[in-house]
Amino acid sequence: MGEQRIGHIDGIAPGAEFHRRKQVKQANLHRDTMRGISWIADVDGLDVADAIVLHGGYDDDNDDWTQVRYTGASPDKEKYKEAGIPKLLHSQSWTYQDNASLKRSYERKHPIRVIRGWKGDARYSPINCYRYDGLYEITAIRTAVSKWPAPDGTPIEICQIDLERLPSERQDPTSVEQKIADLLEQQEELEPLPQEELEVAEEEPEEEAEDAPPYGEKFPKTRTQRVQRLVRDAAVARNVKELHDGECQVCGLRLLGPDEKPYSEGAHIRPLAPPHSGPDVEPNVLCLCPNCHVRLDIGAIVIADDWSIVVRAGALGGNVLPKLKRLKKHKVHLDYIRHHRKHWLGESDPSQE
DNA sequence: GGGCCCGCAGGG
DNA sequence: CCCTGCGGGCCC
Repeated sequence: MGEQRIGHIDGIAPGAEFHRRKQVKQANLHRDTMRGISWIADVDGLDVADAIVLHGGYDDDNDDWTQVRYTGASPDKEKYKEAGIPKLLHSQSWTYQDNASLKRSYERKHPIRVIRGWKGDARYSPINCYRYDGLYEITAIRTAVSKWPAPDGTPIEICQIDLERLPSERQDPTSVEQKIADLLEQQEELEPLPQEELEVAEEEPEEEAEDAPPYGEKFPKTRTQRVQRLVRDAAVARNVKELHDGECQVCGLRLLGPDEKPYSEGAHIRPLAPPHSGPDVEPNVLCLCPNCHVRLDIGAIVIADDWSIVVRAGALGGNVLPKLKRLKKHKVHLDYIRHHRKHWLGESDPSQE
């Protein structure tokens, strides 16, 4: 189909979501529909890895968003499943094609596209789909001993790969301007966003750069960022808002516009901006009415570990539910709730007893 | 959420 | 052809 390449795929910004592996492949993000590791021939014909999928995988994996520890591949016949998670019968080898390609990407300092699937770490997984999370570089490779020995007790060596997310300024796709415009059009065709939402999406990154030049002066860069934010909001926040059908998870209000469509906002529990630097992922986003969005952002409400809503200030005349409304399909992660609570209550947290 | 069982879509 | 794999959707 399309052209396979190392690095960004033109027109696909980090945050873009795809329903199934087939669509990930069709977007040229990953060559395969089942393997974790994707590889292509480099200029000299030798294979290098260009993408990986984080989708549950092995027990030795670890995901901390910016830092990822990945386990190499093994032939099927050398593994078995226990509690749904693959366990190895034999040590892995750096000569196995998938692992060798990762090693070569490390040596050549090639970036790796990271795609997270719905079976991955609950803190970062999208809802029933796959998300392109941008470029990572391999910072280290090593042969490690797996936490899980073989059934007969012999230790198993694995190919371990450490990756680190490239800084955000290197995540901007240097794509053709026209393709960005096309993507923008596609997104708006799917569901036209209200003007307010566009403005909100643009305001957030500008908070840090107070004396930023006027919009027109840095047109290409700003334009790219704008598309990225659009794609992210279009995918992550929209998923959450749709699942809740616009109903506020804190007060239960379902605000309707004149068009009979519910209006709600995707609120980040752990803010995106530094120093918080929370991830823009579904488990970190709540569907809130504008009022409760502000209440969350200014710490007028915090949420306890049992999901009960603690009103701290300024709630006269405003009702809140006893507990945060949650859905089976939208799993909010406690890590973000705790981060928010700790930020507003400090170390001495009475609700954590 | 785990287990099962039937897969497709490469690539040798 | 045949083999393989960080699927997928169903069941409960």
